[in-house]
Amino acid sequence: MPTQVPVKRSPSRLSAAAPLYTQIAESLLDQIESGKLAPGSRLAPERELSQTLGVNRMTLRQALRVLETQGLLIRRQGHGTYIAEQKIERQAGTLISFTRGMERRGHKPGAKVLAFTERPVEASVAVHLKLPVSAPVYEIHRLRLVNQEPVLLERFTIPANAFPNLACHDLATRSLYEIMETEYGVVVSKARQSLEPVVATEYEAELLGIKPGAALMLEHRLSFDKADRPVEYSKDLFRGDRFRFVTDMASLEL
Amino acid sequence: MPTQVPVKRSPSRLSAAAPLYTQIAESLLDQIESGKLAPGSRLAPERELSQTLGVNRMTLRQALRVLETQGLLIRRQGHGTYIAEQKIERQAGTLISFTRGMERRGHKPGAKVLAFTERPVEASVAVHLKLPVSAPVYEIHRLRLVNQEPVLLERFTIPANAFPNLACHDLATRSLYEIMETEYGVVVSKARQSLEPVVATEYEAELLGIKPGAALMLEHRLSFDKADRPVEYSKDLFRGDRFRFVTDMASLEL
DNA sequence: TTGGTTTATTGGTCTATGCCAACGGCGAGG
DNA sequence: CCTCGCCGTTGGCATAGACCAATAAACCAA
Repeated sequence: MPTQVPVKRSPSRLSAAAPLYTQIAESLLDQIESGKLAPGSRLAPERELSQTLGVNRMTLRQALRVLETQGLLIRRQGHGTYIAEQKIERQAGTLISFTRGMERRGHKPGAKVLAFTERPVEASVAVHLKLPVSAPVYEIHRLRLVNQEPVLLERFTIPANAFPNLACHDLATRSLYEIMETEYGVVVSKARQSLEPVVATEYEAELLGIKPGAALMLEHRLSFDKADRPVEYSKDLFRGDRFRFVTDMASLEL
Repeated sequence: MPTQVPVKRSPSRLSAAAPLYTQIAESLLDQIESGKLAPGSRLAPERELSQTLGVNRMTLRQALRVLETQGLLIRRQGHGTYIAEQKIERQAGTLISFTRGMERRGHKPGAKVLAFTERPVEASVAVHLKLPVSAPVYEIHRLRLVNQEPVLLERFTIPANAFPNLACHDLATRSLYEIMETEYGVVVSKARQSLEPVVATEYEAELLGIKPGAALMLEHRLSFDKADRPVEYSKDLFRGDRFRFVTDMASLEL
């Protein structure tokens, strides 16, 4: 198997093609997800693979490291690099939009906008978003569906000034991150989130189609763009009977 | 600020000192935790720092990358590398023993062993631990305390053959991982875990000192040693009102 | 057959170097 | 005074090459 990667090298000065190692990682990811590289199978040795790809071994290694930290590859010294066995429920530690995550797993995501309001920001949230008191923000409540079934209640708070006329865009079908990126040029590149278990209130249970008192996962998330500006603060409620949050951990305990 | 690192280089063939980049990362971690490097302050530029440390810039960068993925450093191109602001509630994505994690935060961890039994493994767990059917395993139930208050119910399953006479060691005061490492030479280096919210049963509530129906976090964990052999399967129940699971994410979304 | 030793393979670490890309500040021009 | 563009600083990417360390298979000796 050739493991070809049609690499776009930027011949100096030209357009900013994605970094080589990213392209390689992406290509390998495709081959894994499409099944061309079967779970459990071994990759060619680094030296060999780097040569067939026409890149330096160090560059290849950077690509492999990305996939390794995602739990997709397993490397063993003196042994080889293998495609990880499990199907991988997408990592909790990986920033990926709900929309894209669901699509990857073959589900059809849907959304229903429950509320879209513009109002002054509350003090507690202003701190996180680094906004002056009472700065205008959008507050969006959205119910996410998978195969017609409600599974997630999203509650975003977004600085209104950074995203003028956000209401013009179709939040019922498009991913928020996708809108931010294509319409406003804002790429979410980092986030800090926390998870905690809670029980459903009457109201939440009604919306999510479960019983009051059922277990929910509350996810707080503060997202940043490339320049480390906070762009979104949200509190999402996941149905506990529909989601598991998976993490692979390597012991980097120092 | 000198940022000195007394590096142990292995002059070829000699003892296997830890990798340089690990030593550097560890040294920086110490300086951060001790406050010598204050949050928000800027690190020396990579080129300069690598020179004062007497290592190659690439080696230094590998050390910085480790700390960056732990959320301890923030690097910005054309700008500099900074010590992260927050105190960091220890990462959910980082493998660290409960005992050590609590100690770092200045709490006094305690434990009470509720059950220690040896019995044949159930089929569902055998799959994960890669054991033959009905192989003997230890099942340990342990209640973890912080400042005298019960906060966590641990339920381990461990292959009995790999850890003979485990009962001889003091599980009430020592960390399981610490016992595995010092008594059996087994170093847990990887784990795969999942989190999901559940509600407390009567029994669990009784043990944890909360009300039935309160929110709990159920953590499934499968741990591996360096050779990728599964060494522990456990189901831990955290009190939802005492824990938050924090994750920093960099967008490695491919 | 058994048990240790050697050897080839393969990932891990480290060095040395060069250029690219993002950012901030400064100075020239309006 | 403001704005635009140049330029230096700094992290990011990629190359080339060397040696270390863990692994397993082949090998040899008792």
